[in-house]
Amino acid sequence: MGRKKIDLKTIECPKERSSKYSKRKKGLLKKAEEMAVLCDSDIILLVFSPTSKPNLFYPHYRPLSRILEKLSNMSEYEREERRAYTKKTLVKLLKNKNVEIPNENHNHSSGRDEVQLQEDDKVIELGEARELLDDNTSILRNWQDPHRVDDLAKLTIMEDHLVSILSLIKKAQIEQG
Amino acid sequence: MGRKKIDLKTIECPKERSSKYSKRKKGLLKKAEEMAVLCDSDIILLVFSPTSKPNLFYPHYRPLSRILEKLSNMSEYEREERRAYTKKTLVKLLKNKNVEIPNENHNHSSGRDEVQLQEDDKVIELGEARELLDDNTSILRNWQDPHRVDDLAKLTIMEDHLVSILSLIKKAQIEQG
DNA sequence: ACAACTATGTATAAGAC
DNA sequence: TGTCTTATACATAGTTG
Repeated sequence: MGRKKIDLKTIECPKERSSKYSKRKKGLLKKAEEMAVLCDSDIILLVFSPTSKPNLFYPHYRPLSRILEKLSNMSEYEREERRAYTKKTLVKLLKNKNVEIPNENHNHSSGRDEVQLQEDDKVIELGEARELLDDNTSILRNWQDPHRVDDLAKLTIMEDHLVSILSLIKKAQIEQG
Repeated sequence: MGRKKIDLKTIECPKERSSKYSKRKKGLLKKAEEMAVLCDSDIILLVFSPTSKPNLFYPHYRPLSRILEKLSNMSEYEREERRAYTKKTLVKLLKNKNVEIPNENHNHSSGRDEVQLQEDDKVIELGEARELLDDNTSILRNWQDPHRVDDLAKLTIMEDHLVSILSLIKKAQIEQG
């Protein structure tokens, strides 16, 4: 696509190379966005050039959290484990201090989610924290919309989540070589 | 690019949509590979349609493991240290005080953040902690505006997050075949 | 580096198999 | 879905500012 056909090999001249990089990066992103719209598909595009900083692209109207949700939904076992972990974390948090967990913008009709969680002497109402702690889905949402994070409890759990994922990665990397 | 110009909106007919999806997926991958070669850049491309399995693409001669390696090797030590410090700070904050952390809106007004936390022989200033929290919550923003990244700590956390995302992707790929 | 321009190579829409 | 064809829309190489 241009005045001339070019060979498919690395452009030697660094100046020219990074110029082409910008142009093509832009083009690639456009294509990706077109495809996301036309075909109703999720796309994550990560690009690094040797000279410029990394860029992660994804369509705005398709939050990264939603894409990750899909990915993390794949293993039922993982989800169960995750849920157990977040509940445990919640219990710990509330035991140590009177941390308030606001229920965000969501209407909680008090008939629903009356489930209670008992551990030691503390009773925790799950309904309160459900939106926040139910599974990693909501945690990922918080990463995506950081402005919604308005207290320490959330941040702590997010951090824990990050840490726990990292340990999984290390394991996976060892297994995979 | 075709007989007709088409509107940039989701194709209604599911059959046609998935047909276009295949075509464009192929085209997008080709572009990505071209760019990887021409511009000597690393690219990771994750695509899924609602109907088909997720596909993770990356050039063969640039193995994902190498890209991950690049990311993890770059600042392994700083990442570990950073993570430990952040977590420790958060935990201490929760344990010792029931303090509200002002979030997002940085009002550096009066004698800001007089609260201090004692741990071992170290004094942790709340202001410092808040910076950490802000760092955490701006991860995704930073990926979109890499020029904003002005210190190693931020980059470190960004990397953690990226690596965790990639891990999920990798895992999904394996599970789905 | 980014924007604009033009000529030309490419991707792809529509259609048939 | 995959592949082929053809006509057309689009992306981009080369270049200048």
